[in-house]
Amino acid sequence: MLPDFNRLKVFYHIYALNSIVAAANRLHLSQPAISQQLQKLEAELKIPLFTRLHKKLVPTAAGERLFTLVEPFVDKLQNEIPYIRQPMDRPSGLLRIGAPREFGKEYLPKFCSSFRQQYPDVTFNLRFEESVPLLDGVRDGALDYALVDVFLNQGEFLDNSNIFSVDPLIKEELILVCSQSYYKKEICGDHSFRNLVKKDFITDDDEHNVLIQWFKHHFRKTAENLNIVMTLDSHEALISGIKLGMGLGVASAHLVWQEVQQGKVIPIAIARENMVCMISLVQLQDKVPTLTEKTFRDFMIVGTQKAEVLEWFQCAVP
Amino acid sequence: MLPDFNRLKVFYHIYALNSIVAAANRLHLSQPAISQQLQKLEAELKIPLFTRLHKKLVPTAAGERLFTLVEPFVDKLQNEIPYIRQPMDRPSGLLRIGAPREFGKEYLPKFCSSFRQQYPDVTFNLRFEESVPLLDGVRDGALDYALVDVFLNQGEFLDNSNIFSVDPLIKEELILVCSQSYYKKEICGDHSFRNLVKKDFITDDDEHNVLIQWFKHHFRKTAENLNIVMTLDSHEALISGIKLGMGLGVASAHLVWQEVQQGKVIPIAIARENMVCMISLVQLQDKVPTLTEKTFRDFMIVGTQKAEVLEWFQCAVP
DNA sequence: AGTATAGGATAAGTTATAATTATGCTTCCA
DNA sequence: TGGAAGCATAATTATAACTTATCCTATACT
Repeated sequence: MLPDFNRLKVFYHIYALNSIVAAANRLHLSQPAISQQLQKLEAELKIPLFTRLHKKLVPTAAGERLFTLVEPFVDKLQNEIPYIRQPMDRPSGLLRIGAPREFGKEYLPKFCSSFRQQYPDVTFNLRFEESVPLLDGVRDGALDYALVDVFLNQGEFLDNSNIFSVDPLIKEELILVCSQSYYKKEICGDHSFRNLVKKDFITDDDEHNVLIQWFKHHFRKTAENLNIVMTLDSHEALISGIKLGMGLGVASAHLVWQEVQQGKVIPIAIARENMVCMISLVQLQDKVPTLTEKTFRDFMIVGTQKAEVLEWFQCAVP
Repeated sequence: MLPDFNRLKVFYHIYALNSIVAAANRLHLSQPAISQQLQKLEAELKIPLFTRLHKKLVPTAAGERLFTLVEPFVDKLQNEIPYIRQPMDRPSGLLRIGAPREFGKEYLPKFCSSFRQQYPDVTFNLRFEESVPLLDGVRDGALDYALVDVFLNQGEFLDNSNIFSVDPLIKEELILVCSQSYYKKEICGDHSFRNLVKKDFITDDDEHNVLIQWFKHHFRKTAENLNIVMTLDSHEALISGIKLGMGLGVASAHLVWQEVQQGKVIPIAIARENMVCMISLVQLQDKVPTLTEKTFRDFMIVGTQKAEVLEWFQCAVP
């Protein structure tokens, strides 16, 4: 059973000054107050901490042992408390980042490695999942940041956006594609709304928001009751499913760029400009960011604007 | 300015359990009590320690920093407090011993060295002075033990004996001596009280208690107004003074044993048995002795009864 | 969509504790 | 011998800790 902690503070001063009167003066209290607190501490611990001589206190063995426990703590606290409000002067500690699998595997380690070259005291804990569990992680405080797709007309895809703060990083084009064989068999150049809504679709999004957004963007109509023939748990798997000819799906342009050029995957081109979303850095809005978090965020915002990084995401898709 | 220490304890439990309700349960208090104490701590420190989410607390940077300060202390205290009343299981630490110069130089280091072979964690701080300042040191708590001469009829020489506890160690004979030249000139075989009280005396005792005791012991009379021609500050110097023929003095028999045998120093032999005092180990009575102190005391009591040690102090003085 | 639950915050009131003033005791010093 | 100083103790006052009651709100469940 732990003793009263404030009495430990009183004990520290008595021991350090070897005087109840001196301790009382230092603590701006009366001598009897200090005398009584010491006695109560001794009663709690059931052992004398000092032998009382005339005008003199001699620590007992128990008193000495207690002081060895208390002194380091009080000294350290006195040194550190004045600085508790100050941010650390250099980024350090652990950052927990979540990202989608493909972004996580391909690009995020590069960013983290660069960041650590500047700030070697920072370590990372990375987690690659889809957006929804990542956002849950941020909301629950299990992640510091998540990288997720956010549509320009916010509020539709990112639920509960009022609890997150969002920093757009990278623009990403989303295109409707299918395999060459599926196109020849099912599309045949007919890119009309009426033809497309009757086809099979695959998605990596439980509520197939991306598909709905795509139709809204390109046709200004809501596509109801799309025939979702498959829901997958990752964008990677989605692209595989598309390539296998299982149906139409909305994919990130840069992720299928090679296959488009090889003609294995066919984009469904519409006159309007392609739909765009931003890969964004999401953080809990109400949480006061640490220096480390702030520095990482700034690093990512700057880092993703570099020409070589932008190249990764830019393709001349019609 | 240090915060309220009991609030640091509350903070520790909240942080460890990441819950105000759970901390309240653990501390057997109500939830509002804990909530309010945390708020008061944050007010003291002028910084939030947690970001409040619904049913969730996320530590701020300041909260994390404070926990790194508090956690080691609380953990250590919880581990150690149950044992605060237990003596240490092995003698260790510093012992501060005072002894008279000659005993200190010749014998005490031998004892300490032996003791340290058994208990290597014990260190010594030795101080060689006369009895009075040594007793002051014990009384003031500056010394743990003092080795001083104590007469068998206690209470006369050892002032304030009710505050000291005394362990007699070694019997020591005290004899009245003078130089051979002084004996031939002044004594001439006349060892009567009347002759002796008229002579010159030297002493290492400010109140010349030893001389008074010697006359009391041998003649059953109080020797008043002895002619003290010199007061010295050590027994060593006293013996030197005696050898120089400055007068009579009471000396420890074993310290002048060689000179007696050489005939340089002459003992004033009286029919009665020689006066005896005990070299005793003196400690503050009201102070609870540590294990180390107790062990040293037992060691000295046993060690001074050994045949080889007794030899140092035994001489066939008439 | 409505209800129940759970966790943190807040207010008001009660209880317990901390701190004060006054005094006593005792040793030491001038 | 009287005064000073330091620790202890008792009675009283002031303050803080803690409780009960209630509110707010997000989440989960039906």
